[in-house]
Amino acid sequence: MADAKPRRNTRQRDVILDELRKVETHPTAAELHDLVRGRLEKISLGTVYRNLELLGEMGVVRKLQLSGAETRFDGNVQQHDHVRCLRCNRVDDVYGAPLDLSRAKENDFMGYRILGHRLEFTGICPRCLAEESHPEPDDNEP
Amino acid sequence: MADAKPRRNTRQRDVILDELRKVETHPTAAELHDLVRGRLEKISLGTVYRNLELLGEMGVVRKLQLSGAETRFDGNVQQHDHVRCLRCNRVDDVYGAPLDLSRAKENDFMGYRILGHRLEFTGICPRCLAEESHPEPDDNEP
DNA sequence: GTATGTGCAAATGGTTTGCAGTGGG
DNA sequence: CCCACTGCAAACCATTTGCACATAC
Repeated sequence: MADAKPRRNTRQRDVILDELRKVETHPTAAELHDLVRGRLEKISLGTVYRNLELLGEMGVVRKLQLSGAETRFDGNVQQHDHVRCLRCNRVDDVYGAPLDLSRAKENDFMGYRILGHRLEFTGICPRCLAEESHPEPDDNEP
Repeated sequence: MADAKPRRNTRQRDVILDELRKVETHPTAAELHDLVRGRLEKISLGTVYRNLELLGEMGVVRKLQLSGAETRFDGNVQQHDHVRCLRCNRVDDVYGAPLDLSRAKENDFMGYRILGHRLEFTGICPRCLAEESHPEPDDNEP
């Protein structure tokens, strides 16, 4: 349909994408800004947001919008889902979730034409489970 | 585990829950505030937020946090998922989505203990599909 | 040369919170 | 009575945007 807009290659855009691809932590824009500043000291947070938006449109980056206030970004655009730890908020990848989409794409739900989905599991990550089993003295959990 | 905190029955809380249960539109806090003001003119938006939070903790209301900026609220706490229309942003319920959770709950993903999930489909709703097929002259869609 | 991209700072918009007063139990 | 709850307004915080300058092409 709509043609892609003209785009210039900027150092900022390159570095943002490169740093995002280096990590597996699904960083927020602010976290990624910190990472990128290691290489481009003067880059602004606004630029990080603008480029993440562009890279998203270009299909090179995925905007996550999981639960929690801030949007997270994923440099891995392969089809996969996520698990979030309810204790420490870490987000990991999940491949091969037991979701049968064939039915969804063929038979529309509620008359909708289904185009995509977002699936997020929630639970407790292995390291938090381990901590739980040998309770440490005087921890600060309200 | 943790005991439920002492809670008072207030008119505001009653009306908020009642109005939320009356609609099937998954309203935002602001939308619900408008609805509730029909009955309690002076109620503040802050009170709506505080009560939705409380009702959520009480398990009587579900906070949705689907894609999009604002949190939506659902008075239906039965297990079900959602579809969002990418055109008009309306949100409908989906029952019996093809997600096999038995496996997820037994075998942990990535060592996680899975406790829940959030599933949102995206697509085009029937009424937007209909509009698409007979394109109206000079509509305002950027 | 020109329009896209950038840095900066101010604006936005959803949500939260501090405070003094209200009212449920 | 006491303390949870309320209205109000200010504070918060992630994200967006206006502007003047820089730079990719």
